[in-house]
Amino acid sequence: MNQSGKTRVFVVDDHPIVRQGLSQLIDREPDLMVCGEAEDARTALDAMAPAKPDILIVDVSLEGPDGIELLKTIRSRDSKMPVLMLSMHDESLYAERALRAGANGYIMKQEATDRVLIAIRQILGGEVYVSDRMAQKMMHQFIGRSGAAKRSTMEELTDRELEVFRLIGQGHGTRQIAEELHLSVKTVESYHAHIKDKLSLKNARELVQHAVQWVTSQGQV
Amino acid sequence: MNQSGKTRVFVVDDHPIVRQGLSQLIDREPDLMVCGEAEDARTALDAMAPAKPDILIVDVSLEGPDGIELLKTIRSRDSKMPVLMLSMHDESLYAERALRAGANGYIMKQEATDRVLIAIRQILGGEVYVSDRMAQKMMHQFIGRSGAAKRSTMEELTDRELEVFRLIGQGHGTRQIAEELHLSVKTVESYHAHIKDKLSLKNARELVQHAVQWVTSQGQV
DNA sequence: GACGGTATCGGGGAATCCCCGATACTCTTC
DNA sequence: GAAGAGTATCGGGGATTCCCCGATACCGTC
Repeated sequence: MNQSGKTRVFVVDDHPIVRQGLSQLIDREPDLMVCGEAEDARTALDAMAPAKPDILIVDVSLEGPDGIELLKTIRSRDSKMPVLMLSMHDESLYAERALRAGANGYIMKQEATDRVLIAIRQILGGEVYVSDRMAQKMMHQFIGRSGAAKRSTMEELTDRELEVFRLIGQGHGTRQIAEELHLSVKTVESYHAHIKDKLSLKNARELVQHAVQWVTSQGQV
Repeated sequence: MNQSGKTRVFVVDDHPIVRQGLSQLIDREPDLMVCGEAEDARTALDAMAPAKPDILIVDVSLEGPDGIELLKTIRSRDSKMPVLMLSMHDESLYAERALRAGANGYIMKQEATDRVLIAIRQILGGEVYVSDRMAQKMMHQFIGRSGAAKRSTMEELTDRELEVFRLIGQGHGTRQIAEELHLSVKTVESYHAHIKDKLSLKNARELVQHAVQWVTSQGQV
């Protein structure tokens, strides 16, 4: 821990109100404190080191590079930093990706505030946190079809592909996405093609159509 | 106001963490206090009356009936209750609907927390609150057509343009549309450009995005 | 019969789409 | 531990679309 004896929590979320809520919640605890905040991936990477956090709370859907991407970058630098992923959707789609990318826990904003504290403590204790419902869901998937089985098309998408898919659904252009993710236009085009292929769409319009519908259904616009 | 002299705020949001953030933010102000919370429309309608709020903050995307529905119900009972709509969407799509349904303001979760306080005070002062960017956008489409019958942007579209718009929203490509309507590709491109212009969209992706959202909202897919 | 709105089409350069790749790196797997 | 599968990244190049400039023709109104 540190001098003050408190566990230091660093929060990454693009909604100031949510950061406010988490800060208040955490600082109210005698053994926890917020040591810093960030609203996007880049800011987080800069501000994290000096803040010396013991645990991170990261929202999955950030502007630009998303939470999963941030998590991967963090993992490449510090393989042991505990990370709790926060999300507004319950899609096991994201939970699975987050855990696969090395998250120590996944929790939804719909959950009661005390669950966040439970998750933090559970992760600090070396365990992995997921909601009961999520755990149940993932078990089912695991046991349901051990070997080869049909993943729900959407799940066939790579993390990177899903990220691009989301940005397309938000109406961003190819060049714009390339800049936001610091990639070559060619690379974005490549993901574009892969997505179109995996979702069996016959042209770019259909791709945008499905992306918009998915993003809207996720309430991410 | 009331005995305590504080303005009473009632919060409706399905994310406990967001409610926590708003509560903390509001209770910190000397002249404001949270008089109650709810996580969905039904709970809100039950808990509201006894809480005697001076203003409501309502999230647009709730479980079950959404914030707009709730707002309409509230308006049918109390036409003067000040309501600030809160959303994670920045699309004027929702802002317009909210204001049309009788909201006194619309603010996004991406905005700084102090903007929420500004919005509350502005609404209590009898004004309408929208973000500068949003206001700018709405001004554009309002001033474009003189005050009297401010056609809902959508209505500015020509029959032919609307037809193309619908097909775009259904994921059809330019060439495909040209064939379906027995037109030259150039003509379809022309409508495409006119639509983009009339709806103040900055690229083709945004056009498709709006077309898909419109078509979906019309249940025409 | 001048004017504004609509419908239709074109030229031409920039951007994209969409097919072919390639390289590198990380896993699993045998 | 070598081979293979999967992922991430980028390029070439032609077809298509995007997006800015037009143009012509029709049809109303005033």
